[in-house]
Amino acid sequence: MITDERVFTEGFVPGDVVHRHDQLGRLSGALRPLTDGGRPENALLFGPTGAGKTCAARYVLRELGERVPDAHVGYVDCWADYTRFRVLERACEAVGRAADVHRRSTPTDTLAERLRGVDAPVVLVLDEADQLQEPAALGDLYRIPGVTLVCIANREPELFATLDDRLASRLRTAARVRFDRYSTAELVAILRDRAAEGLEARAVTDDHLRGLADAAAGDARVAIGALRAAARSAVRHDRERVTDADVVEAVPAAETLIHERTVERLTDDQRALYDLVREAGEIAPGELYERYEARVDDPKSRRTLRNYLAKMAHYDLVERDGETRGRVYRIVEP
DNA sequence: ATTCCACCGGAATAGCGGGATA
DNA sequence: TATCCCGCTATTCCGGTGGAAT
Repeated sequence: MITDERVFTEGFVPGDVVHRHDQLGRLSGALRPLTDGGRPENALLFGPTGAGKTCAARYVLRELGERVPDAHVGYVDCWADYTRFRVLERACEAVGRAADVHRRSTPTDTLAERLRGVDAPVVLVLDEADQLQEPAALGDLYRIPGVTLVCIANREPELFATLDDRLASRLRTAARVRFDRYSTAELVAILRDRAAEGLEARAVTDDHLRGLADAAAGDARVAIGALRAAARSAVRHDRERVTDADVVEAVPAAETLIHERTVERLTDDQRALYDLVREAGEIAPGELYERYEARVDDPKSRRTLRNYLAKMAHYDLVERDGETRGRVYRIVEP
């Protein structure tokens, strides 16, 4: 049934990106001067999750790598690597100058110096750029000659809000590329390609793909995850074809899987906090802090709990309603 | 209307862990 | 081996905010 798992993973970049021709053209147009030694434009990619931003960026990066072999290309997920040090470390990896970098002994400033010494052009994709805890990292990279940035974020104002005025005004001249949610028909086309590459022939019908695409509400990540979930469900039941029942279950199954993976990544203290919110369903901050302090030995400070809760809210594990005194924390059901 | 105060979140600071250096 | 150094996490401090109490 499933012939190639990789086709359904997050980082997979298909050989042919469908329904994103405008965006691909704009992005590769901004970078085109690299092919003849010219000066490329920085680029900003905006759009909701699952709209193909990361996929488009990776596709163009790969293409560029083939067309301009001496250029260095790199990809940074700023959600995972959110400090100046980590971002610059990734950039050094992209240019092959990170072999001896060590967390505890290489000062951040020397990483920037290393990049400065690179002659060949460097293109860096900074995914989830608005999630950087130290947005100064963007400025560090921007100031290095020969480095071109492709910043990805959900919404433009949120990205610019994190930047200092000088950098913000400079980046306003960058090429902007907007991504909208996919239509159901577009998602079906995407799923058809993935099914052709990753599943046995006739494992899934067009009607099934349409059902998955419809339930995914324009989000390609959900749609592709659901296709995999449907295929796995069929495998589990020892069938060679996906059935209607597999499809109905698939979207919630994919969402539950993402949710569980996220919960697993929490530390013990974060998990205790999360469990308390889930047990209560909805809870006021003061009450939550007290219960937490009663439950664990050696509790973290309240300020730290607020950081945890902010993190969990971002992961969509909890929801926050209201400001200051009126605030409540609520569990998010997958 | 005014005061109160629970709570938020930014900024500065401290402590930890562990590679580098001598 | 002892000391230095540096990124990272947690803590401390605190000004700001808006709902509740007076």
